[in-house]
Amino acid sequence: MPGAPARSRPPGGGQRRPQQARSRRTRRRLVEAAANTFEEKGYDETTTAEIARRAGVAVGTVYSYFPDKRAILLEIVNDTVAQVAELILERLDPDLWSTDDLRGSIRELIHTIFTTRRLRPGLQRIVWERYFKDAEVRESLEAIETRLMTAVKNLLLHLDSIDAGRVRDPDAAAYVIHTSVEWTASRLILGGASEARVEAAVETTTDMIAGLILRPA
Amino acid sequence: MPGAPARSRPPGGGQRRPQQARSRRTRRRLVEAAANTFEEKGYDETTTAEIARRAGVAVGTVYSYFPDKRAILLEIVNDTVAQVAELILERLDPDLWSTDDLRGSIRELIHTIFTTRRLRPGLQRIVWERYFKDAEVRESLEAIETRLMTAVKNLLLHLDSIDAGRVRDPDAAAYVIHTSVEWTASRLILGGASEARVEAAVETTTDMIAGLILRPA
Amino acid sequence: MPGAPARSRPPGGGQRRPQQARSRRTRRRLVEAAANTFEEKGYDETTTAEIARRAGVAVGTVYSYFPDKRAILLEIVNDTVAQVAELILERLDPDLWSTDDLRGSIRELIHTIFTTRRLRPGLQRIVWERYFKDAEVRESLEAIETRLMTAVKNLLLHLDSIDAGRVRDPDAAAYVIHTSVEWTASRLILGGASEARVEAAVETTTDMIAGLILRPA
Amino acid sequence: MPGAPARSRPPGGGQRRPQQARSRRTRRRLVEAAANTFEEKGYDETTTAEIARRAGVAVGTVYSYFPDKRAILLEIVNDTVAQVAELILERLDPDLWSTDDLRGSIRELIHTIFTTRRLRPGLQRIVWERYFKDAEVRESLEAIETRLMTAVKNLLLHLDSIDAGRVRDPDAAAYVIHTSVEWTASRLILGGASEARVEAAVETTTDMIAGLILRPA
DNA sequence: GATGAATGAGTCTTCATTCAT
DNA sequence: CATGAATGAAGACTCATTCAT
Repeated sequence: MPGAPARSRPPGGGQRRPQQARSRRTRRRLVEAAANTFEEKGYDETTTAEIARRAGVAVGTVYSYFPDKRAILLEIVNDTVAQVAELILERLDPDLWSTDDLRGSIRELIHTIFTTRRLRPGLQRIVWERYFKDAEVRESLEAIETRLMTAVKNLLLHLDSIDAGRVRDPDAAAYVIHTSVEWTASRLILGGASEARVEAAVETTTDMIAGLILRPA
Repeated sequence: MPGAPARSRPPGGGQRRPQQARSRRTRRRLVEAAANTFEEKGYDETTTAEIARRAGVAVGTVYSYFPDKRAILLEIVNDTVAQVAELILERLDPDLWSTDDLRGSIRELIHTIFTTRRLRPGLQRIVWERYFKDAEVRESLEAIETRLMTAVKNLLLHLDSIDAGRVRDPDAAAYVIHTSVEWTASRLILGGASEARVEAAVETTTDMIAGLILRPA
Repeated sequence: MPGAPARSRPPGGGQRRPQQARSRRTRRRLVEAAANTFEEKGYDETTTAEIARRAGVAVGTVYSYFPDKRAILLEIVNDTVAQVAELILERLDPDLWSTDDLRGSIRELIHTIFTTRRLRPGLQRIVWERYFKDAEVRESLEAIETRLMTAVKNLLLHLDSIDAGRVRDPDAAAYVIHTSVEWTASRLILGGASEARVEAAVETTTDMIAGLILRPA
Repeated sequence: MPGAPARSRPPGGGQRRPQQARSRRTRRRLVEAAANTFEEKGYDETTTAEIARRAGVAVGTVYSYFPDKRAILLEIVNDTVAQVAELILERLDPDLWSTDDLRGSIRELIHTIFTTRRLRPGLQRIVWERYFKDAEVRESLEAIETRLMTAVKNLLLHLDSIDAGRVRDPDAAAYVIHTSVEWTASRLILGGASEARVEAAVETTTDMIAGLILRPA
C-alpha cells in the first residue's frame, strides 16, 4: 500500500503481487474490511474469517494477499499512523510559524495533535496495546515518531535561530515534547474525555511547551 | 506440611477470604507465581496451568482463590501500581519541598518517577497493553492516578499559596503533568533507553514542568 | 507405554504423567483408538478428532497425553514393531536350532516372519510409508532392526562354530538376509498374495538363505 | 514468451495430447519441473503452485495438461521406473551371460541394480512411500516389475537349459530374487550407506543369489 | 479444600482445484 | 489456450474453565 502520498508514480508502478485490476480491488477491500473490524472489535477479537466475510471473499483469499493476520495489521498501522503523522508534520513546518504569536502557533499545533486522535481511535488503541508486544509494530511506530521528533527538533533550532526560542538540549526536548503531547492526547481522547477537559488540557499543555521552548518576553 | 488436617472446621467456615494460615500462604504463592510469570512472559502468554505449577498447586486450586485468570492480574496490577504510586506520593508531600531549591525538588521527583519504572517492567507493560482493553484494569489504574493527580494538585496549590508557583488551572495542570511524566518515563525505561538518554530526559522534563508551575524569579 | 515386556517393574513405577487410574485408562484408550484408526484408514487420513471420538474423549484430551499426532504414531509404531520383532527374536535363539534339520529351522523362521506380517498390516504399511519421511520412525524401526540383525549374526556365528555354517561376512550376511526376508514378506503379505504364492515364496526364500549360510553336505 | 497471441485458432483444436510444438514443450517443462520438485521436497510437500512456477506457467495451465497432481506423479513414476528398469533389463539378456563366469555375471547384475538406485533417489522414495497408498502407483510399479521378473525367470530357464542352473520354482525364484535385491539396494542406497557397506552387500547378495540359482560345480 | 483429568469451542492456516477474463 | 484470483473444506492444536473424586 502506498503509505505516503506517492503523488507521481512511475507508469508501470505496481508494488507487490497485484497485477490485475480485480486483484488490486480485492486487496483494498481486504485492508478496508480488516481496518474496520480491528477498529470496531480490536485485534485479538477479529478473526481472519470475519475479515474475509466483510471483504466478501473466502478465507483463503486473505492468505494469498497476506502471510498472516499480523501482516494485515502491520500494513494498516503503517498507513494509519503515517496519515496521522502527516497532518502533524505539516503543522511543524517552521515557515508556517508566525513570529508574532508563537504561543498561538504552539496552541494550534497541540490542538491539531489532540484532534488527530479522533481518527480511527480503535486502531490507535491497538497500536498502544501492541507497542510492547510486537516488535514490528514498535518499529513501525518508531520510524514515524523519529520523523516527527526530527521535525520538532528542527523547529526548535529554527526558533532558536530567530532568537525566539531557548533550547538547552534539542534532542531531549523533542523527545519529551513529542512523548508528552502524544500520550496526553491519546489518553484523553481515546479515554473519551469531555470537550471541556480536552480544551483545558490543550491550554495547559500549550503553557507547558511554551514554558519550555520559548524565550520569555 | 504443618498443621493438623483441618478435620474439625468452624461451622460457618467462610470460603472466600483467607482465614486459615495455609490458605493465606497458598493465595500468596499463587499471586507471586502469577506475577512472576506475567512479568516474564506477558499476560496472554501465561497459562493458568503454569501459574498453578509454579505455585505448586493444582489448576483447580487457582479457581478456588480467584474467579478467573483476569482476577489474578487485577489484584497484581492493583498491588504493583499502588506500590509504585506510593513511592511517588511520598515525594509529593509539600512539607518535603524546600523553598530554596524548587527546581531541585521537581528534578528529584521526576527522577523518582523515572526510577520506579524499573520495578516490574513486565507488569507495567501489561498495564499499558490492557488499559484500553480491560475496563477493570483501567479503573484500577485510574483510581490510583486520581490519588496521584490530587497530590500533584495539592502541591501546586501549596506552591501557589507560598507565592512560589503560578497555576492557572490546577486540575488540568495536574493531569497534564502526571500524564506527560508518566508516559515519558514509561516509554523510555520500558523501551530500554540508555542511562544518558534517561538523564537528559529527566533534565528536560524538569525544565518543562518547572516552566509550567514555577513563578519565574 | 511399556514397550518391552517390563515384566518386573519397581512397585511405584509409573512412567509418565498417568498417576491416577482414570488417566492410565484414558491413555490406553487413546492409543488403542489411534492404532485402530491408523490401521484402518492410514496415518494422514486419520484426524485427531476421530481418534478422540473413538476413544470417547474430547480433542483436548488427546493433547494432554501426547504433544501431537505424530507422537501417538511413534508410540504405536514402537510397540507394534517391537512386538512383531519379539516373535522373530525368539525364533533366532541358537539353542532352538536342531543340528539335524537346519533347513527345517530356517524354513520355520522364514515362515514365522511371513506370518507376523499379518499382524496389524495397516500399521506396517504406515511404517513403510513414513520410513523415509519421518526420521523418528526410521530411528525407531532401525533400533529394532539392529537387534534383529545382531541376533541373526549371532546365529550365523553359532552355526559356523558348530561347523554347520559358512559365512564370509557375517555383518553383511545378517543385513542382506534380514532385509531380503523382511521385504519379501512385507510385499507379499501386505500386497495380499494368495496362500499358494506365499508358501512358494517361503520355500524359495528358505532355499536362498540356506544356500548362503549352510555348508553344503 | 514466444508466438503471436493465439488469436486465430484452428476450429477443432484438440485439447488433450500435445499436437503443437509449444504445447509439447510446455508439457515437458511441467513434467520436469514436477520431477525436480518432487525429487527435492517429496510429493506431499510439493504444491501445484510451485510446479507451475518452476515450469514458468500459471497454475491453471497445469490442469489443462493433467487432471490433477497425482497424474503428474504417475507419469513421472512410470518414466523413472521404466528407465531404471531398462538398465536392468539389458543386463538380464541371457546372451550376455558368459558360461565361464556365471558368478561374475550375477555380481555385475547386482552391482548394476545397486547403482541404479542412485538415480533420482527422491523419486524412488516417493514410490515406496506411495506404493501401498496409491493403487495406481502400485500398478504402475508392478507392471514394470512383472517385466523384470519375467526376464529373471527367462534367464533362470536359460541357465537351466544349458545345465548351469538349478531352479525348482522359477516363478517364485524370480519373485524372491527380484524383491530381495531391489529392497536391499533401495534401503542401502536411499539410506545413504557407505561405499564399503554397499560393496559388502553386493558381494553377499551375489553369494546368496548364486547359491540359489547356480548348480554347484 | 485440593486435585488434575477432561472439556470443546474457537483459531489460524494450507492447498488442490476451478473458472471468469 | 493461458492466466491467476478465488475458493472453502479440512485439520491440527490451545487453553480457560469445570467438576467428579
